[in-house]
Amino acid sequence: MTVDGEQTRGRLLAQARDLYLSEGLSKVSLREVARRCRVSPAAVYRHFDGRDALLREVCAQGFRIFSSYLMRALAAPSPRERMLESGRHYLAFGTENPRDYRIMFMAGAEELGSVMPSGGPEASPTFRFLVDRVQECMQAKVIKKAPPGPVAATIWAHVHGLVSLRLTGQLAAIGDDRAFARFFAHSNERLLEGLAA
Amino acid sequence: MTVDGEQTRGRLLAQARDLYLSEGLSKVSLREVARRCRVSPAAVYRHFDGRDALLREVCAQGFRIFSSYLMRALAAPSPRERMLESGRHYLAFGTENPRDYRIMFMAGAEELGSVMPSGGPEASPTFRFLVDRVQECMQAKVIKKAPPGPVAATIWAHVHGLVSLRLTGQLAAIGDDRAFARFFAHSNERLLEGLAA
DNA sequence: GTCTATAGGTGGATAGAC
DNA sequence: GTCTATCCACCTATAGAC
Repeated sequence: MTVDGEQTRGRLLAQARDLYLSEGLSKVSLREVARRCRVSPAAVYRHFDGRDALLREVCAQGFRIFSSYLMRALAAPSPRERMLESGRHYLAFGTENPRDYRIMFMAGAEELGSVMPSGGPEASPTFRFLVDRVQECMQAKVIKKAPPGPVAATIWAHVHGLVSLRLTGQLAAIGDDRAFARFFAHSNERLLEGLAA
Repeated sequence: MTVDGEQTRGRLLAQARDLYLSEGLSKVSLREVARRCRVSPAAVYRHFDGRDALLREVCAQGFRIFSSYLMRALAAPSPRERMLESGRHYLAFGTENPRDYRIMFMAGAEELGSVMPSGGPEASPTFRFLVDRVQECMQAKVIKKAPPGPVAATIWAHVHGLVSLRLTGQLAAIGDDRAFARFFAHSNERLLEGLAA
């Protein structure tokens, strides 16, 4: 691989990602990406195995970004704060990267075709991360002791429900993003207190 | 319109709905629907204004079905039971009509293009229905008095989160549909009790 | 590594005969 | 109301020259 080759590959990836972010995954075609990079459609095959391979790399970036959001929550000083911070950053990821959020958490097997890197059952890193936060909170007696899996599922469903209904526009009545973030935080704290009793 | 014309229209609609249920909205093409009805692609235009108009009618059925599920909950005798029954039927709709659920609650503006019948902000019948249940529960002192809108949003987010994560396969670890329904009911009751305190 | 040329597929929509 | 014939757009992918 020459230096030029790597650069073209990077440009293809960047343009594909741009196109995906602005128009959606279905609009990302080899031809359009090639057009934007001013190369022929055939040239793309020198760098990727085909359209699906290109899309896989485009989506993989989303997973890395998500991971970086969640990790920030670990800086908080207490289990309870780490849990609430996780929610805050989860929401931030969703509102700042709606396209990625959709692909990762709102898309089904069919739309994804061959894009998803996911493994078998309970390979979900999100769920495992959350189970850790729940166990931490139980040890610190922030929430009542119980099987951590179902409790984590309840918490995840709550935050995912808020984020996804927001992204589809169905909670527009709550107001702008700032107002929604306040409501989101309040709703989370209320749920956490409910789990303590 | 002759009787034969109506019959063909009905067959087109039925085949389009079948195709949609088995393969997804994106696979519903005029040509394929025509093929299945053994008419020419051009014939479809005698009955519908084009592909989008056909899809709109296909999706409209989903909304009617959803409405029928929710209405069943009103037969329950108390506000608390009506609320919990609403959740049960909401889950039932989602698991029994996953395609429709996706279109109605998990799809964004782009995928839908021109399919959605939705109006402006807070035209959501689901939300209004739920606000009614919440107000009822507050009057009966089943949950603490508070602005009903945000409380309804919290409850909706919770049930939608559970249903949608289930549909995307991300809560597969909980078990089969029966096990999930039990967990769902338990999670709802816990949330409701949290809102009482 | 990039190109041109091409094969072969999907689809929506329309004109005009019957 | 239905047909055939057509036009146009879009796409993935490959072969072979340079």
